[in-house]
Amino acid sequence: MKPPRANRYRSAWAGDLRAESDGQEQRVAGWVHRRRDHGGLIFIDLRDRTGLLQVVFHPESAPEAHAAAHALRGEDVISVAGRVARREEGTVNPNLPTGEIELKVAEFEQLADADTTPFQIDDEGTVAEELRLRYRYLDLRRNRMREAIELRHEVCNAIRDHLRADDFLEIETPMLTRSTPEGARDYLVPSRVQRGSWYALPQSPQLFKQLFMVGGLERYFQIVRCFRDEDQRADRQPEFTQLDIELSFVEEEDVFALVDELMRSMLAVGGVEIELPLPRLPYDEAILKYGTDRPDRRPGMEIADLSACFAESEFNAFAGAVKAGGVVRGFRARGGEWPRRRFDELTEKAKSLGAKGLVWAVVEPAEGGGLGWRSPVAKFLSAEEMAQAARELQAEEGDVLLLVADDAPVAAKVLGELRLDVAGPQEGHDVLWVVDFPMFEWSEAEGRFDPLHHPFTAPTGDLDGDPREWRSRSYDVIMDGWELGGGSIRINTIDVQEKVFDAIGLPREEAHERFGFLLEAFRYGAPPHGGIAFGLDRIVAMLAGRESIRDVIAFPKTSTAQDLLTGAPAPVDEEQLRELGVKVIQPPLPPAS
RNA sequence: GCGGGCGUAGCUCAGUUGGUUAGAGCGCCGGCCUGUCACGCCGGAGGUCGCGGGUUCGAGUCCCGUCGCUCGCGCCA
Repeated sequence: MKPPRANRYRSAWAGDLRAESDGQEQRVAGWVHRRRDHGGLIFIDLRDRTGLLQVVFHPESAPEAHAAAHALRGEDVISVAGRVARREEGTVNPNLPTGEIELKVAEFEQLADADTTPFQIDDEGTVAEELRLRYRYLDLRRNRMREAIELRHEVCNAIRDHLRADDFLEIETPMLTRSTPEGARDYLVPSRVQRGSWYALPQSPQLFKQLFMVGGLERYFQIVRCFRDEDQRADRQPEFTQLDIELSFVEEEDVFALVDELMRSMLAVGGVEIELPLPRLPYDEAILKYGTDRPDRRPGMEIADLSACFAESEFNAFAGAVKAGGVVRGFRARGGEWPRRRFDELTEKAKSLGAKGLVWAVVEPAEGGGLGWRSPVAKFLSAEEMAQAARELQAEEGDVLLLVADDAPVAAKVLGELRLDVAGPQEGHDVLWVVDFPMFEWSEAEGRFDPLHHPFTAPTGDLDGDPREWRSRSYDVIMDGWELGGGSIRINTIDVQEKVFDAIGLPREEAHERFGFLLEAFRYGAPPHGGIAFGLDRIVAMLAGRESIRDVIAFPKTSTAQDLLTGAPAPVDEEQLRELGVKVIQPPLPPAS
């Protein structure tokens, strides 16, 4: 780091001092990381943001400082001045960047006293996340958290540098807004002056960025907080950060070209190099081969459709599924030790995911030559069926086959999950586009067609024909099985927008009530436009190698959306509620023990 | 809303078939120690076994409920 402005507290960063400073008088400040009190000599590892520096208290040369240093304890805040000196031979610490030198203390000042911390400030072992969140300011002192926060900062810098060089404007959008139709539950804020009316915190700046395009700003981006009131996951928080981008007069290829380069810039911050252009995988192929629209291609083991092999089979679980309009699909895993218990576990998992069952087989030489199966269902299958399936899956002797017969969506989901389970942890990275999404998907729960992306996504296909045949001009960026970003070319005319509202069954009146301002804007000349939004937390977590985005957010919430540090959410004064005209009907539960 | 895992000292954990006074390492406190660097040595304090109920002669251990954290399903178009 650049040297600090010298003041009464410090003249140098502790962790940045090196052998070149030998002989200099310097002052450093920070926390007592560790103390080694020899009765005579006292060694303190002093920690600031830049790292550790050993400071030495000699009883003879600085008796007052030495006496005071006896009382120092971990995490006390101190400032010390003295001469930087090369360490004598044999006392160099090769594990520390500052290990060739030390500071011989002449002056000492204790700036603050610290209680014993609830957990130790080091990188040894694990600490319960509950404690880390309750005392996040202590967690932030640890290298692991500081590194994540620094990386996040660097990723944001790379984004701003890249997009600024590409003539994008960073523009802010409102936080108190009208509910935008992201489909998730909104966080609501009651209005005091418009009693009975509510703001919503934005789920994304979607409509505002489209209005920027109507407003002629052409190229916009924003690193922006978004809010969704849904249940949490390792990669989902109630408030999270998006990198939001929108451009005018563009088609898909323009967005791909921009984002390919941007991805390269962002990932380079984490030392990940990618080849461009990023590969593009059609949605249908992703679902077939990987069972998901956010595939991780690293393990290989692609899923293949075997319906044709088994359509006429004697084995009813297979043939019946095909006759009922379903499919038989499967994939091949490399052989190795597969205890019976493993197959039972996978079968359990398949069932819990909605499959009727799981067929497994170990490929082995057949009696009459070729490949056969060792499998509980082998007796129901012909040699030809087994051999053909093995060929389709490109199986070799000793390989394991896992097959599911079911409706296509169930088979895809189950096999997609099993594939990842069997694959285990992977090396390297896989970044790609998934493209050519259908416009709608059948919702079993709702009993209707739901848009796969938001309703401002431009459709393609015969817009006067069956909406189920429409495709959408949308695209997702996937990395290692995580959805990092998604976007689309948008609708920019009223007639198309209304056709889409019709198709999703949104009544015209309601559409105008909620989005009339957008449709109105379209009346005044909306350019063709499109864009994308990235989950910044996910990108940083990926680059930092963290399992959860909580580890790259300074003050995250728990899986029940609580902030353990501040205690939010919390009840408010009756007076505040009265002013807002809000009444709490359901009282809070009794306090937890 | 549903399912899995975890909950014992400040922290990380062990705790046998239900059986004596619940242990270890680290940390903390006190003492000693002039080249350590995860300093060392000696001594010490520290427990609502998450909470509530039940079974039992006896519960950290078994049962029921509940709370918290977490992973996943639903949800997040």
